[in-house]
Amino acid sequence: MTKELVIVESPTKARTIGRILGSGHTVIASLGHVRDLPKTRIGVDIKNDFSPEYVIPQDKRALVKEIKELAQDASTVYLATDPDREGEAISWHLIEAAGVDPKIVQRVVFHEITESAVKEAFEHPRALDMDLVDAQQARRVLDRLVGYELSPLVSKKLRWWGLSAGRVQSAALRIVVDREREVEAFIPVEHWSIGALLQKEGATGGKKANNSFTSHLHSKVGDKQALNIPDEASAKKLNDGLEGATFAVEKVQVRGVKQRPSAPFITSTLQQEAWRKLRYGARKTMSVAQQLYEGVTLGDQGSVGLITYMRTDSTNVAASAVQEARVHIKKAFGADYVPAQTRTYSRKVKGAQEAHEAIRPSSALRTPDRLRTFLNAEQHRLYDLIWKRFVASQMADAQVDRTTIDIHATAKSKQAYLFRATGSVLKFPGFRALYLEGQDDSDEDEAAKLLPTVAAGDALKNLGLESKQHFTEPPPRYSEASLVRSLEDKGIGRPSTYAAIVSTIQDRGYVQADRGRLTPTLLGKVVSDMLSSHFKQISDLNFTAKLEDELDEVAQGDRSWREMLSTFYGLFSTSIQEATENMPRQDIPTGETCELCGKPMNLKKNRWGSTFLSCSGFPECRNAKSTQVKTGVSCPDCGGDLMERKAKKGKRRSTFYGCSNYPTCNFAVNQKPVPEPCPECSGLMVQRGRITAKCTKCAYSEPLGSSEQSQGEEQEAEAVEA
DNA sequence: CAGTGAGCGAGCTTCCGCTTGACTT
Repeated sequence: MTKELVIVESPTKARTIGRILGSGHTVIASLGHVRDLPKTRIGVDIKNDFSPEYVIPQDKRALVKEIKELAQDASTVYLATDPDREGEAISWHLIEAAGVDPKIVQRVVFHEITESAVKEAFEHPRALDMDLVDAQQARRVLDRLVGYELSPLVSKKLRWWGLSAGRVQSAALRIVVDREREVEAFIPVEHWSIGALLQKEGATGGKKANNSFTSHLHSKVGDKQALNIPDEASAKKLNDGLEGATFAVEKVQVRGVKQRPSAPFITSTLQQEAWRKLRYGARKTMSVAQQLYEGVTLGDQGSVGLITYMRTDSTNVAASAVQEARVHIKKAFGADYVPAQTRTYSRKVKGAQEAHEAIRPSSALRTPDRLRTFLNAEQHRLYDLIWKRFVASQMADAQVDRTTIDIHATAKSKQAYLFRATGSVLKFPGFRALYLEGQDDSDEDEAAKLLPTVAAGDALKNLGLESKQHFTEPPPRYSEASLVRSLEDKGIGRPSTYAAIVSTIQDRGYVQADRGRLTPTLLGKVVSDMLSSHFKQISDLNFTAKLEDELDEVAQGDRSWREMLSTFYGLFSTSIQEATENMPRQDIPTGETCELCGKPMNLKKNRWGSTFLSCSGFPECRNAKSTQVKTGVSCPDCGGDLMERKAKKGKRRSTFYGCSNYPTCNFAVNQKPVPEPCPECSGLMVQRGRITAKCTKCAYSEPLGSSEQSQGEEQEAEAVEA
């Protein structure tokens, strides 16, 4: 009997679909695209109406052959690739590459892999949507033209081989460079605050008692504007004037506030939260999530996929999963924690294609606790995060009472001041009993504090005034995760590429991560500026959003993809030509001067791929120095500077720290040295792991200095365990 | 696991987006 052939993209999906459809169907995975433009040449015949040249990559030949053979024996070939632009194109490439008879082809689409959704989809197949395929071809060809024409130009002008540029990576780079410029231009502004520790008159207990509370000077009574205290002198003047002032409660305002849970994870929010709570980079998060998706052997049940697909931009969730969550919530927390209505989340991400569900546990009933023995530590932590986020997303609102106490302080001079205290009380935890989203920026959260009960007219006792100095802070540098969020906001990149984008700009040497904070390198700044000044069209951060609108027109059948490309390329090729002729060749200045001839030193790359400083007077002056990064720590043997260095040998060129006086002194250590010497033997201390420092001479070790850690702006909100 | 590095100076990568294993030093 002839079988029906079903083609999906992922092997895990193939397994599940196979189970749902039963025998009579052969389900096979395409493993993504099976055809693409050739890697080694541009592969687009520009003069011939942008005709693409498609090839089947070596590692896909066998698969295509297998599909071809299966299709020859099949009565029907169902193309069940993902329901988006790329999925439609994968299907089309498949039948083209495998030479499948179009008469037996059917296209089916489903947005969730549940029995009902899949069966429903197979009852309503349709034909391939060539308009959608054409939109993908336009996207693919445009990216190829931009990437393969821009990259060599940048490389040539900077005399630096192997540089790259592209619609997406160059936008990501620009975002990082723009932020750095903001940080560089930022001038901190000083301001002061004055706090008063207060207590109800007649109450017992001193400063430490929990019936005391802190309030802050807000304004002069009668003034609408908050008081600005620019410097120490004015703070002291106010402080002195308030000595001996009388305090009384003017007004107490209590406002009931509802808090709603966050939407279940999509790729970008999972990457953000895994960074905030687990300090996993984008790559690591995706690879652990992939393991959970592909399945883990659970004792008796064999291999089970624990989460839904992890590359998604949709917060939609299958109705059956919501019901399961509600069952679990009722059992674990009680009926109060189950909202009357199921929650739906419809936050649309710009350019979202919504081909999959949100990232959720495949069953809410598989609690993290029950899986503990089957998962390794990383898998368990990430599963725990995904599970809690999803279950919480179906729980009741939290209810919080926000209290504001306005206090009048009357100074001896008779001047009246307004002090204000804020606090909040959790009346009903709701979803907060299980999960609370982490935060990027730590604005001092006064609102979390508990306030004692006071009423208007109550006289207050002043337990002490305190003035404090503050400075405004520059915007924080991006982490991989916050960069991904920014890209997503602008519709740049896709869930499957976020992790790769943040890797690419680092691999190219455009951006460096310092304790997770992305900082552009000299090279990165020069490349980015070069693109901004000569390729306005491409370097506009709205370019992708505009492109998506045009691709939509193609997908709707309102515009031809070749005409769209031709319009784009007209402008683009003019810029390329203009830049090729007029853009000057450029060096990468380092700001350092040659000590031999006084000319500026430039950054260059040698044939090993590592960078060095070269005198701009070359070849007259052959001075060259290595780009060493000082650690700021002295060599324990000779007092020279310890420098960060990279080993030449081996593929993963490991980092170590060696003396600047090499080869005279060949002191070296692998761990990063810390400035403070050992308190026991005054030997050199190095970092061991992330939080401890140990001595290289004796056995002494201690927690890493607090000065190291105070830089991380990202604080975690504490998740309350159920 | 331990040792790791000092002299480099224009050639053939490079794009984005969809998916997993395939490799050994």
